[in-house]
Amino acid sequence: MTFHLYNSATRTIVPFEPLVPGRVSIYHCGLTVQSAPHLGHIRKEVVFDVLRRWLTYSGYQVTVVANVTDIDDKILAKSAAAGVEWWAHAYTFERELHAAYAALGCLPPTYEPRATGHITEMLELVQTLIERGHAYAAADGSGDVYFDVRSWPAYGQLSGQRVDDMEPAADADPRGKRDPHDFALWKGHKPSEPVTASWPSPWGRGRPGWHLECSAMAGKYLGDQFDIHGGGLDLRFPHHENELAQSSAAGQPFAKYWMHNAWLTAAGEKMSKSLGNGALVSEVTAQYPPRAVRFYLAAPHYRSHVEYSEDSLAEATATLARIDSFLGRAAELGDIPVLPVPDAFAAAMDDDLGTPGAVATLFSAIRDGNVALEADDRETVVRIAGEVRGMLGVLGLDPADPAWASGTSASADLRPVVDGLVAEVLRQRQEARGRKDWAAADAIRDSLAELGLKIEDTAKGARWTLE
RNA sequence: GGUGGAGUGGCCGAGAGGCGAGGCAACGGACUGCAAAUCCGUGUACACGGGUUCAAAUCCCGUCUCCACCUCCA
Repeated sequence: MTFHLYNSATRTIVPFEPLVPGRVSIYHCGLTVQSAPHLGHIRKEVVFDVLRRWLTYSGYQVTVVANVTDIDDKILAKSAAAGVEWWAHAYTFERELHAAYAALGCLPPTYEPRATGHITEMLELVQTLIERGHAYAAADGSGDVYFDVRSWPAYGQLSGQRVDDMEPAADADPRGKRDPHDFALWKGHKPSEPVTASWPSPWGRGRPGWHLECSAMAGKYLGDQFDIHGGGLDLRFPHHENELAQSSAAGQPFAKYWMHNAWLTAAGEKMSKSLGNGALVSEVTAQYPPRAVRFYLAAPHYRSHVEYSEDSLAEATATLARIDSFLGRAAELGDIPVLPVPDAFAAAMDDDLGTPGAVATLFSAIRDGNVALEADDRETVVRIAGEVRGMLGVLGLDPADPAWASGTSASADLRPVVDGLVAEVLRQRQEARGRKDWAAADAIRDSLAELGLKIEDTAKGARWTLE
């Protein structure tokens, strides 16, 4: 079976056929670095990270482009309010975004272009659209340039809407637009905004509109046509619709497939910056193991809305412990290789990134592995553990991945010391048990538990793990 | 007004006409000095009302509730 995906442009699941055999090009809209990323933002990163890992595992050479929007209305407003330069504000939150990627084990994009670094490409695109009769400079002398939606009959194709059915006068202030639904390609510089936030253009100084950025950068790094364009469902309209209109009106076929992830909800409502109900990635990962957070985000289907709650994260933490407990015990039997994933796992992933089914396969493997562990069937344990590592790797959850390396080299140096100390204490406990002094044995176990060491008695003696 | 999505057992979360995905929690059992971990077992779930069918959570009709997009939003 080959990879199938839900193309949200046609609302059907279709076989994936890359433009160039063996290669996949993906563009997904990065963030506007106006504030710290919350869990909803990072869900998209996790979704597309899993997609990328699966396609890579499937043998494709994958190129991922995710932009950074480092200039926009909110960045200007917030930086002005904070009394810092707009670019200082943008860089601050770009770093936070990168920290969030890293915290959740998301591979960095192949290319991560900043909008402000591609003004030239954007101006060229605007020029092309004007020449083709799909864009015009505003008549009010504002220096704005708008896309003429009435000149492009296909406008609305991506989101299944007709311009005539859209809410009229959504934009109360027409500002020199021919139609209220026309959107800004280029925004003329306003005296209230810093001059540094504007660039020269044939229409006067100004800055790019949000939609234009993605079209220009996708074209530059992936060409006139590429395989998959992704992003959050809320970007489908207007952002992606506008991108599609711009690029196709400029003569570029643009994305072959569109993939949109659903959002994270909190108390039933979409987590968003404007509602202020977003749980920041930095806060959540301080409270729960980052791998558990990633598991929580990666396990549900990407097109399902996922309800956020602290209970869910606690549950994911417990679930992950079950996985790690198996791998930990298996590792005591020898080195665990990374093996190919079971067929059922591959089939689930090939079916529109069916992570729920894939995770179910993972757990049935773990059950089988635990049975083999009880039976002392070393060969089977190592094989299954290897498959489990393979599956976890695709999901970006392999505990051996350096992304999850915790602690410093200093604590790594301390590991043998701790091992030795705990072994000594456990020896004393074993002596107590030998003379059936259960009170003393339990007291030792309790005091170790207080230090965060979990003791389990097995047929081969006590083993310990860090809580 | 237009466009779309959702309502599943204590909870999370799959599935989309026919043997109850999976996880968390709970309960019973095995193992254990006791635990822990693990395994085995235990649930008469599909918003509501009709209908189609041998068979409906799944299809059809109607109703209710919730969410989202059409303005910046992953």
